[in-house]
Amino acid sequence: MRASPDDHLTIGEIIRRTGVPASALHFYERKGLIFSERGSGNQRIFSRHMIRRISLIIVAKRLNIPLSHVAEVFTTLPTDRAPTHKDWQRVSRIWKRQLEERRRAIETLEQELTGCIGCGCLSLKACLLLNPDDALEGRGPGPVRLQEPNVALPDGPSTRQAT
Amino acid sequence: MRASPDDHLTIGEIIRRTGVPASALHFYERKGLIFSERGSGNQRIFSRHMIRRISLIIVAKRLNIPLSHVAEVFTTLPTDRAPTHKDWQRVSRIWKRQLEERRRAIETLEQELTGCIGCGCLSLKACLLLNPDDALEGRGPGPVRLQEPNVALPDGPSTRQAT
DNA sequence: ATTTGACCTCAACCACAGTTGAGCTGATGG
DNA sequence: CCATCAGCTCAACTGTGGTTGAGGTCAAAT
Repeated sequence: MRASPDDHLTIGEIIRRTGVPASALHFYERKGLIFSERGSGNQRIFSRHMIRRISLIIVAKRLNIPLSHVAEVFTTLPTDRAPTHKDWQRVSRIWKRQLEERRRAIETLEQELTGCIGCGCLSLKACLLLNPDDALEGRGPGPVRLQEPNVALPDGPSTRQAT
Repeated sequence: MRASPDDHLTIGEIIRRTGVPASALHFYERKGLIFSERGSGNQRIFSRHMIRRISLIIVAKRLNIPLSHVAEVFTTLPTDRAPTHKDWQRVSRIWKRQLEERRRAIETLEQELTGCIGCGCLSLKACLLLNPDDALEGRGPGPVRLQEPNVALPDGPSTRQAT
């Protein structure tokens, strides 16, 4: 185990401390989420405070926040030192709002679905579930074109990753 | 506009009635979610009740239900006629439960995040957000391997796992 | 001297849910 | 007679979040 000065960590040490595999760290670096200097043999040398960024990424993953958004908020973070407590509060409040939005979207869907269970019509003209934006006002009679809008609601964790 | 008997629809008619583009319909067919016979010129000919299946797919998309799961529940649906109201109720109740699960997962995250905003430690040893399964009981001191639900040794050889 | 361990790069691949385009057939209309 | 439309197939591509493997380098240990 090669010893590094306390604020210069090899990728191996980062892996041991964070549990994030090298492939993912490489990937994050390519995406600009983290960065490193290089040592004599071209090895990555990470600043100690990079661990904080990686922690943020881990949290974002748990919250199902896409890395593109993480990259966005990372542009508002200091690059030369660890994010402060204030930084963390700012970011986490943004993420909390996103969770709230997602929860509300799900609640809305739950209500619609509950209403539709009894009905069961799945009418292409009238069903709320099939016509999210109730955009069928003022379109003449006849079949209605569906799913135009670009409502993208990020979903919760459950349905994937059957490890 | 070629007229079809009332219960045999061309893909163009399906598109007009459902709004689902041909590429998606082809895709669903490849996945076994829908099926068709073929006409003289190899065109798809859909049964009228196939529209119901497509409606189900549209609903599942809104609910962020993966197609693989839709395929699963479709195996329990009749192939020779439209799903009955009872079928719809059964399926939609399953989906409702999935929404509930997702909502609860988000609520849990919201609570953890709220707790962590004030704290802001993001400690690799103690933070709830970083250690979802609070699996750090009974470990010795020192850095803790993260995001591995059941396999974790603080100082063992590096364990590799695919998520 | 050689073998191991740690690290590097780059390319290819996974699932998901399709889209896009090329190149084809077959029926219809002017 | 030819254009155009509706449809077909198949291959390649999109974006997200990485993983896997091949092949190379460097330093330490045997």
